[in-house]
Amino acid sequence: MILDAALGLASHMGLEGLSIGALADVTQMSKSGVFAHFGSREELQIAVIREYHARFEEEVFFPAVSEARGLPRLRALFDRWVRRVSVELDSGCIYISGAVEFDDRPGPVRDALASMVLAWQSALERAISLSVDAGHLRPDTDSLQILFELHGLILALHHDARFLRQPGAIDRARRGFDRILDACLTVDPATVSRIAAR
Amino acid sequence: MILDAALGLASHMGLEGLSIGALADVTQMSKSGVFAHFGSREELQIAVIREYHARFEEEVFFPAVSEARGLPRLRALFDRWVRRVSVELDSGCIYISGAVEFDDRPGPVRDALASMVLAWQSALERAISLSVDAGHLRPDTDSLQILFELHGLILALHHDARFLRQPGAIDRARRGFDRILDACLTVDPATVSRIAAR
DNA sequence: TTCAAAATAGCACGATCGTTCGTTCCATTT
DNA sequence: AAATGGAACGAACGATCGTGCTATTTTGAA
Repeated sequence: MILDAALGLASHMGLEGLSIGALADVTQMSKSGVFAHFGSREELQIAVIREYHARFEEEVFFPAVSEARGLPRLRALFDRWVRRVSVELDSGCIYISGAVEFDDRPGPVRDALASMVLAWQSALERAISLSVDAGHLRPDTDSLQILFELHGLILALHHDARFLRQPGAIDRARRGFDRILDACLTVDPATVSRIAAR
Repeated sequence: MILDAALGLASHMGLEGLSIGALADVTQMSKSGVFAHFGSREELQIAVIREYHARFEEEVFFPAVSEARGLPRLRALFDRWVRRVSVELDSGCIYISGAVEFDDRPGPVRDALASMVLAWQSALERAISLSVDAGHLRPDTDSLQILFELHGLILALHHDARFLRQPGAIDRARRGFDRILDACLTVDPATVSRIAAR
């Protein structure tokens, strides 16, 4: 229950804005009662990151890996990623806000955050590579470049939708996804029909 | 001199992390001496944003508008933008960090930040539209979509280079730029030769 | 040289921060 | 019935925060 409230607070104020006093207010507990569960503010922040990671896996990663290998799975991953970032329009993505807050603040919090982000990125990169292996994308596809550009779309979506409050950012992200992958699609008709035949 | 120090501080700790006490330490002044120049912390933050905007214009916008209208100017804008974000590898882009910090914190600071960002985005959109008018890009080019994707490249660059400390992010951003615009280039040979003839 | 204005310093305030300590309460186990 | 353990509490700590006030110093023009 405390972690749930902490996640909500951190989503709005950022990991740095998350204070034990405010958390105590929200949970109707005493500061020391909250504090005892974590031992330090840093540990609280790390616990929040871990909890966010668990939920992110639950909502984005796990449901998508049940899709067929290759483009379907990649599309599902991106689609759920988009939804996660845009559903959080009033709750904020901790991966994104945390990256900005801790980009030149070394320490355990930054390390925890970075390891989670890297895990997610490598999972995505694997999905892209699998799309190449499956013949959906051209063999000379630079999967790390695709990853970089897809990530950019999500960051731009987060920026425009959340900070600038511009409607239509979701569509722009989706269209960006299509444009990026269209350029890498296998043009070999045999391959296309082989995929379609499945 | 105070503003210069404030900019340096805000680049590292963010606009929220910028405190008058720390600013007094850096400038070797008393807290009240610093404080008197701005009247409030909010005004200090806004002054920092304005100063950052002025320098951004000076280093990115003004030099680029002396380039020829169309693709050359657009490329110059993006190139200087990339350099600004990556040169700031140990100083942070206030537009980006501020957007995350104030994305759900209404007030004058957010308004000031948003107006500067919007001004820059519309300047960039104008450069894209001019590339269409000049015949460098296809007439059906969605300039706002291009703007969205270029912005994403910058954000991904900032994330990977600054937070993840990954080398090569600059190249990825540049290659993304080429890929995005290549898809919009006019393929009409007459147009191409007309451009080349200038 | 004088004098008003601006800049800076000193000091104190209420608030909030993370953290520590001792205590109380309650459930579980001995 | 006694002992143990965990959870929460209230109070207090030193520090820092932004922000007022009031001197004092510095500056620039008359």
